[in-house]
Amino acid sequence: MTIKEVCEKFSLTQDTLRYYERVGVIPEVNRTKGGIRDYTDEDIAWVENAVCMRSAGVPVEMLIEYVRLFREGDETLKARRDLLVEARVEVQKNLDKYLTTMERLNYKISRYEEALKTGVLTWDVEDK
Amino acid sequence: MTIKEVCEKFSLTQDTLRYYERVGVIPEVNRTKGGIRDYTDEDIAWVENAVCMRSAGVPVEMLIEYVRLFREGDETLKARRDLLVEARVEVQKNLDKYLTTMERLNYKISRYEEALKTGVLTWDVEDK
DNA sequence: TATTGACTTGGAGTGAACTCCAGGTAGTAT
DNA sequence: ATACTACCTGGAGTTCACTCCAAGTCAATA
Repeated sequence: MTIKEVCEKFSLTQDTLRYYERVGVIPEVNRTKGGIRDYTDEDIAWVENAVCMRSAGVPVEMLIEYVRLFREGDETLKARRDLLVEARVEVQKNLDKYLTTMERLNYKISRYEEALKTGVLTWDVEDK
Repeated sequence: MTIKEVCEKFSLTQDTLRYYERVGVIPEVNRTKGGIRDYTDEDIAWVENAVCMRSAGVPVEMLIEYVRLFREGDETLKARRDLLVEARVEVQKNLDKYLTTMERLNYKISRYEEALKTGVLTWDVEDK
């Protein structure tokens, strides 16, 4: 699979894909004899993983560390598990914040809907 | 309330609070005769709102726009509602991504726990 | 009143994560 | 063989959201 196809598949730019490889967010991608990237299923699995993790705010640095450990083999199993658990803690924290914010937004919006119907906007002090 | 107290209350730095005010993420804060910030309950409500929204990734630019509209008065009710709805769409999108990532992390971690017990790590192609 | 420590401003600097660019090569169609 | 397009690299530039700094002011204490 060419870089063009992969970046379309995941809605990334080619620059981002090359950047991920360059810094080690994904391992080095398979190439043709000419040196052109030819993504294997495994390469694509790494990209998919990176995209998923990044979309939840897992830092690039953490993904690099995971790939680094992965390449060291089985003796890093525990270290990788610990890294994933650490990532999960962070993602869960953010998830909680997003839920809180959704509640606030829902409340605010309901107040605005009310105001747009009645012409009266009633606020508690804390609703800005 | 002094800037020190407010930034402790919300775990922000003084620089961040001043920055928020400067760029308009919150309206101008009440001051003493000497020019020192003295946050009223209303100022604090704005800070709380900003912190909540920012923690869910709502862009600074959007908060600035909201404050700008707010100060224009009742004729911007609809515009503010629309802005909040727009923010909610984005937050919900991210929320979904975070949930997806949590599932992936849970799955990966369970695989690692398994591997650490049995000594065997079994991957599908897509689990990296 | 002098010192001390917290506060003020405008503006420059930083870190993370891309994003863009110039100059060059690969591969395909004519 | 030539043109043309897609891809390559190293490195510089950009954006966002802070974060830091220098030089000055305020306010409480000795």
